[in-house]
Amino acid sequence: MSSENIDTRTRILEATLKTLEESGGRGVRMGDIAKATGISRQALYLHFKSRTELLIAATHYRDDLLDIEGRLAPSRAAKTGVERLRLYIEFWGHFVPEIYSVGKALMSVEDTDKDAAAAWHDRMWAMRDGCRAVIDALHQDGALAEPWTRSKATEALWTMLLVPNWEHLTMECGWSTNQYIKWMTTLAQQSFVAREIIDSE
Amino acid sequence: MSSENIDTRTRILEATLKTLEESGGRGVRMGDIAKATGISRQALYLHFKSRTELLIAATHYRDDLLDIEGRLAPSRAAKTGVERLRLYIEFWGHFVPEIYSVGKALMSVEDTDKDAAAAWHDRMWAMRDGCRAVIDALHQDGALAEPWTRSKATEALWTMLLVPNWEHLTMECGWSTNQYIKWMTTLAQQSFVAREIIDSE
DNA sequence: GTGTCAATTGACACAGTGTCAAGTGACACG
DNA sequence: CGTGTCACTTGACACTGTGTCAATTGACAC
Repeated sequence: MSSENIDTRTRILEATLKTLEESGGRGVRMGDIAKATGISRQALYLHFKSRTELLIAATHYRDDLLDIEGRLAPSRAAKTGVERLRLYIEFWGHFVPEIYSVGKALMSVEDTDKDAAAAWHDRMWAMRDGCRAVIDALHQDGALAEPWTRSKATEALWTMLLVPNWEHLTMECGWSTNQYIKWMTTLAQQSFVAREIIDSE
Repeated sequence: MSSENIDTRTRILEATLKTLEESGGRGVRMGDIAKATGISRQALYLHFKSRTELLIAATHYRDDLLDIEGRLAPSRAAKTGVERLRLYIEFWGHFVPEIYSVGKALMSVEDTDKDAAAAWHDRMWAMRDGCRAVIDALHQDGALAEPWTRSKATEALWTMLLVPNWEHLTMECGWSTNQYIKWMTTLAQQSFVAREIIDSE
């Protein structure tokens, strides 16, 4: 682990992200990444034991660059549950486009690769934690709409925010990030916030 | 195209569906299908020019067995837009589980195979037509909620009903078909039906 | 000048798809 | 009875992409 070593590793990760972004996370081979890094395909295996491990490392690398904690701060500091919901969806709406390509690459080997499935699953459960916190905040305010239990509401919000929904609305339907955020926010408020509370805002 | 020929073709399609269902649409190889049919792998290529073509044929074969038109009749016969919305989601909620495995297999080669992508895309656009008809019916009744245009509402409903949402709620969260249908219906009504109309039902 | 270490080259195993050629076995038709 | 046809079989092989291995290079360090 000399500094040379770390440097090449970083260059690989940078090249991986760049290549994935250029291709929308589709059809990127080890040879492509090697070429983009400017090293031989085999050298990739000196740093990462498999394609999946490289993809996972690239995901973590990207996370580190993105200051997730800092971006989550506003929603965590929200004074009401409704505010927290709004800010969380706003965070998510800006976050997804930045992790989409790497995520897509990971998702598309999910079926054949246990490690990739587990890594993606982890991320999705972290997102679920955010959803749970939002729902808990609503519940604390007495603002969780009627038939919902906290766990069912968490699952429902979690589902609404799934990446394929974002993918479909933006890629297939051409919605902007702001349209996405606006609709998801409205939808979530209508679903999860008691009507008295919405009316009184 | 003798009757012998058709018979084997049918046996292949049956075996394909069975195999896909058993594996949830994941990791099914040509060899597996051949074995399940009781013929050699190469014989598959006498009937279908590629794996993708077989998957597509299996999708159509399944469609023919499922009487889609008959099942859609109730929603098409609905007297009001709200009724049509409800019945369409009910149709869809029962339909998805029956096409899920084949659909999954098709979706998972979508990224690498143009034909598979096109075939899946077609199905999704057929479903979109259903969504558009629902939204049009609401609009006709003057029941489409305020900020929505017909095309944006169609896209939104279309997205809500996407297969990955069903997959996530049932497979990951353990929801039943009825829970799925109930929630989707409520969600869609809250989103797309003007509040006066909901209140007056 | 010797050792170390990252990286290179080239060969190869493996899985899965798809192709090809030669052969088999049943059935039909003259 | 013999001949042709047709579905299917067997076995070999090309191709792509991942992952492994062994031998080699070239730089820097002591």
